[in-house]
Amino acid sequence: MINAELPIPLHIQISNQLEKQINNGTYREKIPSERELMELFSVSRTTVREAVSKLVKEGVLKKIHGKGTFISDKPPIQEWLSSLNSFTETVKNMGMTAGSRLLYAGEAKEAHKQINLFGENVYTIVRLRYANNTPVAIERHYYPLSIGINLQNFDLDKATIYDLLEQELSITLTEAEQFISTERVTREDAGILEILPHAHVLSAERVITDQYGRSVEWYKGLYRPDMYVFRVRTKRSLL
Amino acid sequence: MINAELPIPLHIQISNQLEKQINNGTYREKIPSERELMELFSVSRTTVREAVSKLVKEGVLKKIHGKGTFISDKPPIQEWLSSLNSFTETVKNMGMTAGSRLLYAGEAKEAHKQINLFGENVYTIVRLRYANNTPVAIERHYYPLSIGINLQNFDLDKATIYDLLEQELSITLTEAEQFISTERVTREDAGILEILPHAHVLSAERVITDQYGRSVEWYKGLYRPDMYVFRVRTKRSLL
DNA sequence: CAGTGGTCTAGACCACTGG
DNA sequence: CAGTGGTCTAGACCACTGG
Repeated sequence: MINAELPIPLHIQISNQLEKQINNGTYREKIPSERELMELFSVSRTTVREAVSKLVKEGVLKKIHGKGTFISDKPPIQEWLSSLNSFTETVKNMGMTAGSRLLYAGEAKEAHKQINLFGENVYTIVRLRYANNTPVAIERHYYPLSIGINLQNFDLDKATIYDLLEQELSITLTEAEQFISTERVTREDAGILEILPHAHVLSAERVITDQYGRSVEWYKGLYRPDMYVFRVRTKRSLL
Repeated sequence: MINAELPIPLHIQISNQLEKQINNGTYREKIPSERELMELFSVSRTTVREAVSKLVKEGVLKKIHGKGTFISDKPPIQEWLSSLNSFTETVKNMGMTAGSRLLYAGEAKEAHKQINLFGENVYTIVRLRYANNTPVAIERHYYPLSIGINLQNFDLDKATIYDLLEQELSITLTEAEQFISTERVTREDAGILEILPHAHVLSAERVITDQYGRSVEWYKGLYRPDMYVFRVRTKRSLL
């Protein structure tokens, strides 16, 4: 329950608790009203509203004036396309636990497209990504062999590769061009993602360049559409 | 200045005013503290904080505990609805001819989700979009009836609706939030798009709001993945 | 009409930053 | 230390939804 003695703010404790209750089915379509939550947690309405708006911001809940606060049926993980976020960051931002399983790491002999792009041999890393122990995405990263060799020394099962590139290898990632589409998965990938054979997934393909305009990474991710959507916010400046 | 008599909430008025002052250089690196803003606008701290957090959420401002609230270095410059919105422009940029066929325009009786969002009856426009005479997308626009009635007078078969809204109806579109995913089409939509029944398409769903935070449009587009992909260019801000 | 979220006030104490 | 944002209380009135 909620504990005012803990150093964790009440509204964070409440929003975590609500999220758990939504995930385990305590609340289905709708959560209790703000006044009811005040009673339940013995806090003020401000605190309740702060907890709820965190979940609204994350896309978990949706308020309707005069009716109540409802659980949204959107896929639980939403990636913001306005910034270069890693899978790990994205999943953590949604309040879930990010996991990873290394499927392959080594030279990629048949990656002609990537060999062409980099102008040298290619090192590839393939990982299955989890959110709260559910498989969500297969990510295939391709690097020039000269970079890939240096990545080998790290624990690729857990690492955030972009952190390794930037902090350990001193490569500054500056730009990415990304293409988003949908495709049918191979039978093999379907098995790994625990979805039906020939199901469709969201795909994101991108090339990342460093500050000198050199191609550093070629990436392709396949995402389960029931678990992951891309989210873009555009804004026109006033004036 | 701020006017409590207006039907626009104070925190919205304040956040608009702050944004203008940031854009015209009244504030450079830093905005006044929350206590100072209380004085300036004669409102409570809650109201100030609500106004400020809207701008933080949008990436305009950044708070640092114990130091103050700072203007973000590079306001994310995002091309307004360029690749996202104007289908016509996107297709023309690819060197193809954009076309359009009006499938339906009129009141939408069953659009419960949209009626809920707008709080009034709903007008809908459905168009099939072509590139070089190949059907590429079905776009469904939903508007509050009060706006939709005014759209009726124009040639919806050809018009760029966003131009009509802004130039003819004087509505200022300021924000859009878009979700990109994939789904299976209905048999009917498959026929219209000239693809196999139950094929998968790319989908984009968005809500556009005006300067007062009112929802102006609810949109859903279904795109043939063999003809259309989403392309996003991201730059990492160099902290 | 009772119930909902939306807005707002006027306080209070805490945790953090810098001189 | 004075000043900052972070958290929280206990109220109030409004606007909207549905029966």
